[in-house]
Amino acid sequence: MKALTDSTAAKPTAARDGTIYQVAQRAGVSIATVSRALRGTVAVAPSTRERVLKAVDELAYTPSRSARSLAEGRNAANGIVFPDLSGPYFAEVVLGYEEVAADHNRGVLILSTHGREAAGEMVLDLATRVDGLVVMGRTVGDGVLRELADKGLPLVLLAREPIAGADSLCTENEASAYALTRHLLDHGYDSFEFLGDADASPDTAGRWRGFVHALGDAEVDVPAEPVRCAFGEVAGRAAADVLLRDHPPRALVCANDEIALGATAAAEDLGLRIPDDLAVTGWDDVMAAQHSRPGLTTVRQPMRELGARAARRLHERLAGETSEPRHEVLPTQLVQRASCGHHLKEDWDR
Amino acid sequence: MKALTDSTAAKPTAARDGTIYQVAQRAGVSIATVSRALRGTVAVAPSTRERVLKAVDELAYTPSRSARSLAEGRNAANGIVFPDLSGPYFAEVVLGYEEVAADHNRGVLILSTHGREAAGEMVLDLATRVDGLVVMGRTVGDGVLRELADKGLPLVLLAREPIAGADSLCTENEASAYALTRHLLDHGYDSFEFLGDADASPDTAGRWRGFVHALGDAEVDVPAEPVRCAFGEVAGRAAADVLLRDHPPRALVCANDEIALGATAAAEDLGLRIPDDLAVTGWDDVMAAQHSRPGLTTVRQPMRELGARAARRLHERLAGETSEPRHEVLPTQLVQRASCGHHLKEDWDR
DNA sequence: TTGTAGGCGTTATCAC
DNA sequence: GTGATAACGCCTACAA
Repeated sequence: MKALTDSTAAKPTAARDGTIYQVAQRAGVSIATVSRALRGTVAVAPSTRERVLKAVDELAYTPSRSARSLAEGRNAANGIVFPDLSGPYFAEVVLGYEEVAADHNRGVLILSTHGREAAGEMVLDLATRVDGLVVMGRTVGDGVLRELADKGLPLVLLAREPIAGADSLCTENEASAYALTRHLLDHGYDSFEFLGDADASPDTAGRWRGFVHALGDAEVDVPAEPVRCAFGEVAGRAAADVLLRDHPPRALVCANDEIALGATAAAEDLGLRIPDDLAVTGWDDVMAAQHSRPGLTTVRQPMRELGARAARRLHERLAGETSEPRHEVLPTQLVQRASCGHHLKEDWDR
Repeated sequence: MKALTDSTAAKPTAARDGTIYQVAQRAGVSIATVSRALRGTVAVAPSTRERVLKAVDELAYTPSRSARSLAEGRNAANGIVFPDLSGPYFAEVVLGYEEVAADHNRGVLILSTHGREAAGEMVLDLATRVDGLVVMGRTVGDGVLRELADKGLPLVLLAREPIAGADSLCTENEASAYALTRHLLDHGYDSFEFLGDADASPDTAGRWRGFVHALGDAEVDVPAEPVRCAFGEVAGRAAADVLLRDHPPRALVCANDEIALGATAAAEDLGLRIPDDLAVTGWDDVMAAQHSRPGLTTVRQPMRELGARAARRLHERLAGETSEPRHEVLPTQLVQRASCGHHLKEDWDR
């Protein structure tokens, strides 16, 4: 019978689960109409739209993301790459980023490299799933970034040296280090050390430069090198322990709060009082900086805003903005507490 | 001329940028061979593979993710939904999750709901981009979760009540609260309050239950209600301020460390000494808990492991495991510091 | 081992 | 306003 033949072989495009074809069939329209009714891109007769929406509802239809991406040629998603999420620093950045991206209806893919060998390939893979990418710090080599930039992928670099063809954002490092060191000088200290690895992080490198610069301007002895130290409390404590036994300075500028807190512990172990015997400072203003005794003098950075701004910049690029790459530096704030020396109103921050 | 006609119209499938067709043409093979050579799914003659890889390299070809997803019917990505990332809690969970997922070559999409109205729809949207989903706490209504579970999307619930058809993971709440409260009782305290909103978080609800249970067992007066208080230092401080002015207990059990730290500040404002006048405890063992003075007694949870385990469970499901949903409870650890009262070796944790 | 061809589920361009 | 139908780029039987 003809009908049988038809129903068996006629529909070459009949699809399986909840596809646009099923909706079309149920609503008695073509798939084109379903598509139009759903995205409201072109006028559809109200009665038709009604039927379509009803069918959509009854079938609990959800368009296929990959099919749509393929047809549209875009992923409707952004990515963000960071080394780690353990400190509060990156979490805040990611959060600010996610919030803005989500407001623009874009998915957010994260990739934490934590020093993996394959970081480069992972980033390359990530790049295939997104329309734009934010890359933090020294997570991947410049080669990978250049490759992506050359492919035309919108790129925003965070807290790292700019590369050609990509926007970049960072916070004041050299300036904040200068101000912080200047503050310590004003306290009257005359012997300094810097704890952190300037080779491992562009941020740290900038802080070291500002530190050196300030001491130089004040004609105070400048250490030849920063005391190498990974980020983290344990590393800070260990490095400080060696340093403080050997030739303790009067003031210790640490590349971030965790190092500083570790150094504080090491100092206490050695019976040194802070700030009387040793001044200690950090960066980031983590929660513990406020709660430790004495309170840790540090530099607050607008981390959330950093992430949010990166998302906005990316969105502009994705929206077609084609201006020259911009390189923005966000202001920071010196947070004075007691660890850098006695102030008139001690520990005023709390 | 025939050749002309051919070159003009013959290739109906010629594509534009860096597609598999270009690679095939350059290597002098069919697209099927390119596909096979690239994914190593079927044997390809070494010489052929060579040519293909050369072409791939020269063209800097990268397969289209959406095309692949469409053809394969999967996204090669997982999602994770959490309320916020501001505390260290969620960051750790996400980190643990990402690490394992990345090891399995899967992308990770994040979604932070921070109480947005549209959370449900956002999660539904996220669900279209992933093959499996982890959902934390009370970020979306059960309706949405049920809908996803019914669609067959592998789901792992974290720190929340289970629903039918989904795996779930959480840490000991009731048990840790019981142990913590028991510890306070052993210190000799006899008047207690609980700070936190049991309605807002399943974790908090469990902690409240354990708290009540322990007091009941000890035949000590049980507060009728927890003192409502949002998560966060500011909220904790404000709530504690009211409570402590009104009718201060001897021991204050807070639903997390941030609340506890806020309460500590409020106590100090009122001239109360900790632990002499008031004992305070929290949950999470954030960095500041260790650095505050006195050190904060708290409960440490394996947050990273929670995320990692969720990723593994999801991976098992995606790999086809079809056993009954499992509900796992991860052990916690009581961290005694000085805020709960004087111990023999004070502040031994540091 | 390799090529042919038919999906995968949308979007968008044409005609009608 | 609506319906065919050609992309979109890849995967994978099925043949050869």
